[in-house]
Amino acid sequence: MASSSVSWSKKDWDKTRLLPVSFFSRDTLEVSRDLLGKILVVRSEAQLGKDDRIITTVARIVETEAYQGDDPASHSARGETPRSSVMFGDPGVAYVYFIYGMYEMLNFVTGPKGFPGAVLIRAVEPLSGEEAMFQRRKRVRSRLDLTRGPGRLCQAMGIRMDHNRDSLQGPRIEVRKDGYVPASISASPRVGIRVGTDRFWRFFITGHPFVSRAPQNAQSVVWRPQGGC
DNA sequence: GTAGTGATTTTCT
DNA sequence: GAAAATCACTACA
Repeated sequence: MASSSVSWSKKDWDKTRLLPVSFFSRDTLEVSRDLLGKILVVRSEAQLGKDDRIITTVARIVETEAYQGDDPASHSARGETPRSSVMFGDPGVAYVYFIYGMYEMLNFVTGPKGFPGAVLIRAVEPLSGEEAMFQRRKRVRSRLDLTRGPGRLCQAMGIRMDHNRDSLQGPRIEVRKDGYVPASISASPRVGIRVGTDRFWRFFITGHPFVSRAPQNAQSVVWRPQGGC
């Protein structure tokens, strides 16, 4: 089963490599699955009182959802609008939007330019910068509650509307890979939507403790990576 | 452990 | 004006 034990050091960082734009310019569903196990790096102001130093947080992606094209649950379903236009543009950039009056959501734009697609990052496991995550998340006591959920991980890593349209090649946001490949990946309907629930476009590392909710539908295991990605 | 509800603002109809 | 790719808090079992 997936492990949550973590020891992260400079040595581990040196083993990582930046994912190129070509990783994101592929089919949205493939990118969504291939992002599981990859590493998210965010450099953002501490946002702790008067402390505005830039802090780097690092986390491993364990849960994603795909949104694309005329899928009714996607922001692209009703055509290009000021908010959704970033989905129609270049792949390999961040799409950050604000919802419920409180929460930011982090997405990666995917697919060829002109085709609207994005992957929502729903949950990550902290690898580095955990102290800052606890401070940003204030009331949270449990490590699991730091980054289990799309709103939570944005709070923990300091992601705000300001990051919308940022390149995923850095300097503020990077997606990197190390040798890690999930042992097993599951799929289920997406969370928190009223339409498009027939599509199993939510992907997560099977059994990983940081996955945001227990999978409701049991028909889960659909895909096992061959490695190398 | 589960269920219900309020918070709060952007976006689009 | 209503809904929204959510979360934290409260009540209760």
